[in-house]
Amino acid sequence: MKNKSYNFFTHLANPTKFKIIMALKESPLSVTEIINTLKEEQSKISHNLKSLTQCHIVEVKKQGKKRIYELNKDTILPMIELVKLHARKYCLGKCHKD
Amino acid sequence: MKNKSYNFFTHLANPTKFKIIMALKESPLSVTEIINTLKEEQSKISHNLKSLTQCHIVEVKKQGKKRIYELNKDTILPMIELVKLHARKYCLGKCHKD
DNA sequence: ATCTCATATGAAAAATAAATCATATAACTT
DNA sequence: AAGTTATATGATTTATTTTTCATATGAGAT
Repeated sequence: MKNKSYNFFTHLANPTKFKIIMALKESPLSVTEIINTLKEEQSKISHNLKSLTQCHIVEVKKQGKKRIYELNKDTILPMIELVKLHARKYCLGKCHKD
Repeated sequence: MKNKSYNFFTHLANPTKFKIIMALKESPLSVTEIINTLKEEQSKISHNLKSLTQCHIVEVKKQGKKRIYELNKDTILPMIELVKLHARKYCLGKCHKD
């Protein structure tokens, strides 16, 4: 294997990270807003945001004591659309894991 | 979350499955050929092929006692291209997990 | 029918990833 | 500078995935 492209997918393969991505698809959000939207624990969200940021799936900007997270729509949005297409065409709306 | 799209990505997020996909990118292969190409254990490959098949990332056809696995290029190929693009643009060729 | 080759399967073990909990840091407020 | 809000971090626990190993099945050859 040339590169570790599969690492990239570990983010999208995770329910929590995926939910975060879906939330940020609508608009940029602060950590607190993400927590409230998803009703998940603070440190859980922070940990997940960290790895998403490191892989440039999301980007952060500081705003006072808040941190606003924004989706990298350029590549992530088409990616999500592609799975939807795959699911529609080949999995009749859902794709089973096992 | 409406659908379980993230399940789809679990396949691409796995090094063994990813290697299989990369091998099948070139041409359809029998299980034995995949084993020889990747130098991996038989049952390991079989298990991995099973879930890839169930998610329609690959398709099988029987040929005597062999089973030929083929990549579903329609959706998987563009998917791989998108990660490459992402890596080039945002990760300088590689995308770290942590 | 038996043998061999090709592949699949199930259960247990091993590896990996994710969540949790306690605590730390950073910036603003008073 | 002490308090408070917002977020991050590290270590441990917990959960999930993957591999392994032994065995089963299926198809063609003898």
